[in-house]
Amino acid sequence: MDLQRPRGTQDILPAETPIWHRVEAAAHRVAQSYGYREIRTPVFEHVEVFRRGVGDATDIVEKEMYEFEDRGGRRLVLRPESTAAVARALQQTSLLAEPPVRLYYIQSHFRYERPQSGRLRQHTQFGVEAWGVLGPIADAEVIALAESLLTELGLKRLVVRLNSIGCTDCRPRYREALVSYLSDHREELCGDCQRRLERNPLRVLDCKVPGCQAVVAGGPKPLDYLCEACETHLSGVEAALEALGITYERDGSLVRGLDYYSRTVFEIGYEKLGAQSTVCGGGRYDGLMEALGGKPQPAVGFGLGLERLILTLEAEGLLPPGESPVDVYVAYLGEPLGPEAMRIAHMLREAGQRVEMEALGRSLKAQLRRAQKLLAPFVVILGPQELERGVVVVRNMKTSAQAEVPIEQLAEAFHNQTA
RNA sequence: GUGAAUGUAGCUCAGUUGGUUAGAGCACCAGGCUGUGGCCCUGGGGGUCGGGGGUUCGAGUCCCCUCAUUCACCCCA
Repeated sequence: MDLQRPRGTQDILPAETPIWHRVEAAAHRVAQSYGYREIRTPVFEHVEVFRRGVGDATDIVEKEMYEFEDRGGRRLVLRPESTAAVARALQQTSLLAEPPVRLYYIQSHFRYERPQSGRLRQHTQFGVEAWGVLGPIADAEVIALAESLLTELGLKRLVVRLNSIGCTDCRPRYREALVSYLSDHREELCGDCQRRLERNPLRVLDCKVPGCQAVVAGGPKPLDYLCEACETHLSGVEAALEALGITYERDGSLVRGLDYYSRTVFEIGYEKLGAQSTVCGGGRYDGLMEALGGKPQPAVGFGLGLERLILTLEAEGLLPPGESPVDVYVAYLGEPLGPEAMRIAHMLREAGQRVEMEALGRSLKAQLRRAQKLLAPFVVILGPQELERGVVVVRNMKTSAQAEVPIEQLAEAFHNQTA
C-alpha cells in the first residue's frame, strides 16, 4: 500500500457517520437551547493569532502547529484551536458591539502530536464561548451547557473538576511563592518537574510522580493566594452549580496549559478512556482579547472533543444500532428489464422512499442476499412474467410474505405501508 | 520529542530450529435450487507476507533502516 492517510488522521466510514450526525445534532440543539449561535472561522489563520492568543511558550505554539508559507509569503497555520480565532473574528467585526455574545462552533483542529487513543492530529471540537460576560453565572452556564449535552447523549458518571487559577493580580503572587518553595526542594522533584519549574511552574501541581506530590503537599496552596475578587467569583460559580444540582469536585491541582486562562478552569472527564480521559476542558479567559491587541472583554467557554466523546459513548454502549440505509430494494431479472426497474425505483424515490436498485445484474438469489445484508425491509421484484401483466412482486423481508401489486399503485402502497 | 509492543487475504489470525506451489475462519462470487435471502454442501476469485536494503544455496521467519498502527510519557480535546 503506497498511499496511506496522513498520520493521526482518520477516515470516518459510512458505518460511523450516523453517530457523528447524532452527536453534532445534539450539540447544535443544546447550544441553541441556551441561546448560543454558530460561528465558523477559517481553517487557517495568520500565525500571530495563536502566538499572541495561545502564548509563545505553550507546547501548542512551540512545537505543535502546522505552519506554512503561502505563495504570497504569508505565515499561516492550520488552526490548532478556535478560541483565539474566534477572538480575532470578533475584533474584526461588529458582533461585540452589543454584548453579551454567545457563540458555539464545531470545527476541526490540527496539532502535530504523537497520536494515541483519543489523540489525533486532526480532531473535532464542539466549543462554546460567552463573550462580554464578567459574572460567575456565565461560568456556570457554560458548564451546565456541557452537562446538558452529555446528559442528552445518555452519559452519566462523568466527573466535573473545578478550580480557580487566579487573575493577573493574584496569580503572580502565588507563582512567586510556589517557585521559591519548589526551588528549595528542587532536588526532590522529577526531571520533568525540574524543567516545569523553569517554564510553567503551575504544572508541577498535577505531576503524578509520588515524590513531586509529596513536595507539592507541603507547599503553598493556590486557593490561599486568591485575591478577594477571585475568591468571590469562585464561590459564585459554585453556588450557581449547586443551584443547578450539578455535582463537581474541587481540584486544587487543576491547571491549564494555555496562557489565556484566568480564574475559573474546569474539566469534565471519563476515567475509563485511559490516558486521554478529559472529554471537555474550559475556563475563563478575560485577558485574551487584550493579548490580541483589542479592547478588553471578559469571556468564558470550553472545548469538547468529539472523537473522545464518541469513544466514551462507545465505552458506555451508547452507540445507536445499525439501521438500514434503504426502505426498498428493487430487484429485476435480466438486462432488458433494467430501464423499467429504473423507472419503478425513480417513482418510489419521488414518493419519498429510500431505494437501492440492483446494479450488477446478478441472480435473484444474490440480489435478495444483498437486500438482506442492507436490512432492507422490502424488496420489489420485477421479472418478465410480472412486466407482462403490469405488476411487481413485493416481498416483506421480515415475514417472507409476498404480494403482487400493480406498478402504478406501488408508490401509494408503500406510502400506506410506512404511514 | 521520549519509551515499549505490533504489521501475513477486505476482517480476525495460524505459519515449527530459516527449506520447495503461504494457510484457516469470516466476508465476497458462482453452483447445488435454469425466478426467491437466512441453514447446509461444493467450487472460485483474491497476498509486492507494510516498504527498502543486507546475511544465506535458500528469508514470512535472522540483522539494519524506514513507514504505519497501538499503548504510555510530555501535553492536550
